[in-house]
Amino acid sequence: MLIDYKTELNPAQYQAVTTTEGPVLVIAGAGSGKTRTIVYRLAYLVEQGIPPASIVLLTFTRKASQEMLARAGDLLGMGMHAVRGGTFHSFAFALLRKYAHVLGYEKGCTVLDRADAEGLIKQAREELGLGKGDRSFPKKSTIIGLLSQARNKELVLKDVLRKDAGHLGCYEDDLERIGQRYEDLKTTYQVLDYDDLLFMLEKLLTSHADILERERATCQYIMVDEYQDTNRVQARLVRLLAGNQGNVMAVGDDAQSIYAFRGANIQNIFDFPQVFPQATMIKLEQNYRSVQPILSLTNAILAGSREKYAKELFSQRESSQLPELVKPLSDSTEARLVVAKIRELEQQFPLHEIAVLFRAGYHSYALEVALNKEGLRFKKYGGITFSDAAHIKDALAFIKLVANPLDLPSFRRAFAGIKGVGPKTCENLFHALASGDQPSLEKACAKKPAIRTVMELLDSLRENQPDPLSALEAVYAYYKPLVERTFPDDFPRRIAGLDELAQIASPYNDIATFLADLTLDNPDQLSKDEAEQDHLVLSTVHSAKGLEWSAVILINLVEERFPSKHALHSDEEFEEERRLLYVACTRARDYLGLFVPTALYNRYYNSNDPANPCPFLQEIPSHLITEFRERYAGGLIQVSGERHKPTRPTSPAPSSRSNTAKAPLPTACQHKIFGRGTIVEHIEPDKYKINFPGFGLKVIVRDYVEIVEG
DNA sequence: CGACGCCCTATTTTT
DNA sequence: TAGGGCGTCG
Repeated sequence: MLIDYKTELNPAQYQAVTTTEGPVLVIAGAGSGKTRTIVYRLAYLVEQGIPPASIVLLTFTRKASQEMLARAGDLLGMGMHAVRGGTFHSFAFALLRKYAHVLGYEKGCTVLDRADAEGLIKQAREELGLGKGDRSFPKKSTIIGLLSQARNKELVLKDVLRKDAGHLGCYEDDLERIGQRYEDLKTTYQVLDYDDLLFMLEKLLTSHADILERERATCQYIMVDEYQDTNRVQARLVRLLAGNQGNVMAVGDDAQSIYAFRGANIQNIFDFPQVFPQATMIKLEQNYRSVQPILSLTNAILAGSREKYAKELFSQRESSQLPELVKPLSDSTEARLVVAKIRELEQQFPLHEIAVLFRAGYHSYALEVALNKEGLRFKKYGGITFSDAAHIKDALAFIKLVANPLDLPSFRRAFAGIKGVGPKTCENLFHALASGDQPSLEKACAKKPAIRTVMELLDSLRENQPDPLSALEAVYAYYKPLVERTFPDDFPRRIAGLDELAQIASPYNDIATFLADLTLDNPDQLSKDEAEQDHLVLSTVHSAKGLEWSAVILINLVEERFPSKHALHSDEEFEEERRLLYVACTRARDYLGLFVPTALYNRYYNSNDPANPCPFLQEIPSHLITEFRERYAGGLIQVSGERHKPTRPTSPAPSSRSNTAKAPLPTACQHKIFGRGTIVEHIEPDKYKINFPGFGLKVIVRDYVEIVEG
């Protein structure tokens, strides 16, 4: 035996690794060595003689599975390429391509990314003549979001609107029709959106018993990471592939479920023991990442939630430094203070070990400006990404047309680069080509000779079926000069981006795989091994999932930003914001800084309006955090923490157990005026200190509130 | 038909 | 702040 599992893993991890037969549910707290467990389990399976080709590893991003496979390969001293790994979506698309002949996609089909799907929504709306001149008609990105949500949650559009977008209720019929048309367009152009991949696979497997049998035989050991963020189809697919007795391990943490907005169903992880009745349940509770003061704080955040699989996270990493709560005067001064804090942290940690996290992409704009002014290098994740950039999409459009000549969205991109050719011309051209209307084609080519050039380029690509790299080179010969013309101010950057794309393409042998990987797993996902480059990381909390840094700063922790204002009206969404904050804070190993601006700048009135601090922070006992406020004269003043109370022990109990899981407080309650709130403290004999979202902390007499049991 | 410019608005998170 | 609606000119 190569690896001494017993000494390298703790007992719970060891059990998870060695329980290979039958269903297993692993509840893995934040930082509890979940990745390590999966890596060792992969190695263990292979050591037991399981052929790698019969193992499936489904993860949230492809990077995650690649890293795990690489690490398992290192342990064993052999490659693990034969293991099927990736996202549900890429796994599904691979199977759909394998059985394309059964599905009637012999001519090829391609996957729509978000922008392409929006294009088809726009087309559907225009064709139906809906919302003309109506400025408050939902925009295409909103529409595609709603339609996708309905499919992912498996609800009818009406219910999605009522729950999440009540103000759009009057457009229900229009949206319904647009959705219908959108489905038709996808069929016509032989394209699939993200949601189709999952549902089509389910349909394929349920309607072809022979295919199901064959695939089950090759999926003998299934591991699913981030199970709390799977949606309903994904759970059904797991069950389908595993069979009732199957060897399936689901790994997840209900406290970290943050994708409900796209259909993730937290119920999946609760139902696992019922769906697989013989399931073994294992909890990983020792945290190896964070120092105890950070963990005490995150435990306090979670104390107010109703976690089903209660965990008691504890750490052996002691520290005398408490997390910091910094209150800048406003969000405009916040950026400056954050920069100063980063300068300070830089003395202690390398720049790439520092991250700034926020709720929404645009929350970092002010900070980005300040960082640029300061000359601090940073990389942002979760905003506009490499593969969203126009020039990258343009270049890929040509390649996509090789895989699927009917892909109209790509067709549009490819031809719209020609000067004087817009949406209408593209449309006509496409229809002329599709219906073999030679005279119209000739006329168009005579008018714009460049049309012929592009058609010939595409034809030669389809004739020769080159590998992705050669195909891109042929495209670049035409497209690069065009980039210089259309982006005069920043074409060198874009050309460099195209070269990077060629780099990505070079290892691939066939176009279909290259395209699938690119649209289903974006290449600029954050990964741990990017640490080499010395830059600060800015990221949305969602994009930071699964990652960790020595120092983490959270900004804009005020109500309506974090939690998002969309989440304030519903209990479920509000609780998801809590988990999101929990995920954010648990990314930190040694330093955690929470920035709460006291006021928000209002451009419209050119004034600063007072803001409510993030309600979850109000619930945190003050001895767990050191608080600073910004002085008018600049700089910070410490207003709480050990300096003022030197007698208080600096870290919670010396015992390694967390000390937050004892009291039944806080509990949710309901107040006639303030609505739903969380009880923070019982003030003897008959009062409660209660935190009401939107109103802040209040002391209320017991008789005036109604206790709501979780 | 397409390019360009002006103005208004509504602003989450992503495979 | 950017995307989209709308008007104007080529």
